[in-house]
Amino acid sequence: MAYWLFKSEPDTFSLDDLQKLGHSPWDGVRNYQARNYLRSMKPGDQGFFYHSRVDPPGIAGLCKVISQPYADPTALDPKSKYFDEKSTPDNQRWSLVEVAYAEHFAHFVTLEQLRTHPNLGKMLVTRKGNRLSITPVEPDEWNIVLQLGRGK
DNA sequence: GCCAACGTTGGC
DNA sequence: GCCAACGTTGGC
Repeated sequence: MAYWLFKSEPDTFSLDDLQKLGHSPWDGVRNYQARNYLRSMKPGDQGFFYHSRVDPPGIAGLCKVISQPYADPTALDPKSKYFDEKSTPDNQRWSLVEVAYAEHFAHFVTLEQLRTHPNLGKMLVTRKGNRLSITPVEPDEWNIVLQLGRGK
């Protein structure tokens, strides 16, 4: 089982939104590196739900992968904002997984906290200029952030 | 809203 | 295959 960080702008799709829906396809990823991470996911993998472009940015809670990766149908839908004219039924460039709500952290873990924590400096999301919407998380990083988020 | 950082595109 | 131009992301 692997750990991931899923980034989303809460104005578009927040952890609250995922909670209301229960689960949702994580569609619209249009970056090859992020797509490759999606394609390596397995049901049961766990994820941080990160809120970007808000003040402060940070991790709001947890979600869980509940499907195998499959082709992102929005790439073939001309009406979707994620439509990709270079995708065809025979050549599906983009993938997604279904993600389920897991929990809200008692304490929102800010990007600042991640950056200043002595053992989290290597987290990819803290790197300057990082624009990947999905990044892998190391098990020790996962455990530290979990403690910060759940508080004690 | 600004703009640095980064990924993609396309002419050559 | 290079790289300038362009579009997007996301912290601030």
